[in-house]
Amino acid sequence: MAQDSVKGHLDGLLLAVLDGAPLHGYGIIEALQRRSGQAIDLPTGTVYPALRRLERAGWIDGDWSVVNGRRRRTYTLTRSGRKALGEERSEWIRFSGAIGSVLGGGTWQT
Amino acid sequence: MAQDSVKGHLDGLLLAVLDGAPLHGYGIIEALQRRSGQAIDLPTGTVYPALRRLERAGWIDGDWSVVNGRRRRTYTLTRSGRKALGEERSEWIRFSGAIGSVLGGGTWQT
DNA sequence: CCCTCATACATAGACAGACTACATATAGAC
DNA sequence: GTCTATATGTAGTCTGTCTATGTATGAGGG
Repeated sequence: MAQDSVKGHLDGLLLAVLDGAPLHGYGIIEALQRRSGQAIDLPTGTVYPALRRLERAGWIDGDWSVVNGRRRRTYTLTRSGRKALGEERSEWIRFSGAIGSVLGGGTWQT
Repeated sequence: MAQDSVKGHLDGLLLAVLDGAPLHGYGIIEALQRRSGQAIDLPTGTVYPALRRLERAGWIDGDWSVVNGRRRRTYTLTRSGRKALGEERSEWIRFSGAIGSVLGGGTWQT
């Protein structure tokens, strides 16, 4: 999946993987693959700009470090980021409930 | 909701409401409101072009009629439309499962 | 009779989101 | 010395949905 796919829920996904443990961009991509059972595989061109956007929004904090000679930018969820994550979660409940009620429910006739 | 919202699942929604009973555009909008408990309220500028697209794709058939002096275009799901609906449904299962597993699951800490 | 609201369809243009393709750089394995 | 994995990033494009607008009829109120 995730060719053309996260469709409006990218921010929530990124905030969710940062909830609990800080991570750097590359690690976030791997964490998303793991957590979704390989279903979600985001390209770097999607993730890195999104992280900068979230940082500008004040939802995550980024800090440079060097590990094994490679520079990393490790992101941590801020307080307002945690709040935003809560909103993303309830937004997802509402959204998936609505779509599900139409796609799954209704005049169901196998 | 559905200000900026159906995000890639519009086709599935339209096919789903046409599954079982043929409907015209205006009726589809109302059916979506009903089925979703008012959560989904699509503007006509979103629905009508989408219906034409689905028709071009061969997923629905449109027929003009006149009811109470007003012309209507009533759409019916075709066989290949029913197949497409099936794919949209399983695509939704996979998609919502993946997003849900990341957003909801994982390191959950209230 | 006129105005407004509900019904009904439709197009043009704007906008946002995520993608593809590309660019850069180090470390370790072969 | 070349390839793969790690790691970050930008530019430009593309698609999909929205906003704004336009047309037209019927019913009901004033």
